[in-house]
Amino acid sequence: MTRKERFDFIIKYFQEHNPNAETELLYSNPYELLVAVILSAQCTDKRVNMTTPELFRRFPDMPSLARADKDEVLVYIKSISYPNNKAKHLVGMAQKVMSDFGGNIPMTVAELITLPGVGRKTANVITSVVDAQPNMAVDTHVFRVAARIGLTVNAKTPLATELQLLKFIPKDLVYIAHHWLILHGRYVCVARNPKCDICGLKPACKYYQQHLKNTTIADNAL
DNA sequence: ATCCCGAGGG
DNA sequence: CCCTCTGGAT
Repeated sequence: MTRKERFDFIIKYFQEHNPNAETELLYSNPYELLVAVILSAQCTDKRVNMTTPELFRRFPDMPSLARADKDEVLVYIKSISYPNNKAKHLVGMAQKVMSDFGGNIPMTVAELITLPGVGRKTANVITSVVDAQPNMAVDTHVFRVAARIGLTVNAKTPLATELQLLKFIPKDLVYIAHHWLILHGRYVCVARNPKCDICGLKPACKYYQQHLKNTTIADNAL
């Protein structure tokens, strides 16, 4: 099966089984989304969602976050990965949005990545979700799942994965395909012991074809 | 011990 | 390219 055939199968499967895939991060406006995505680096969305409601109550918009003391921000995000870095990044990000962009979140990848704490992955998420730009954010799930299924070949970096995926995902499906791969990686194609037994992508999966097709359930359980 | 919607710095 | 940051869940 070629990559194109794999993706056609996968699109059809997800369109039937998860036609409304979207982020699980809690947010109600672009400001909150940007903060939540910055916080989500190397941390589960579930954990981020435990802290953001109170954080957003205390710092409800970009100006209030720009004025914040990073040590106070730290108190709210203490249970998240890399809290010191992220507290510094959040305040620095807000200050730069205020000073360099008039308080408006810039909506190009090139501008977004100039903000503290915002790299290519976060910039792709924001431009895709907020502005419907056909940008593919590659996180740990997208990277792993794409490689495992066979949507990418020899992609050693997130950027390589991004470019390979964009070659055959139709522009109008980039947004939802990103979320399909994330959610599949989170709940089925997990990093350790992927749940191939409940996975509907088996017919199109390179990993399954190569590693599990000819082994028994009992073998897999060992 | 490994993983979670990475980013910054050397 | 490498390293560091750094808490909670499995």
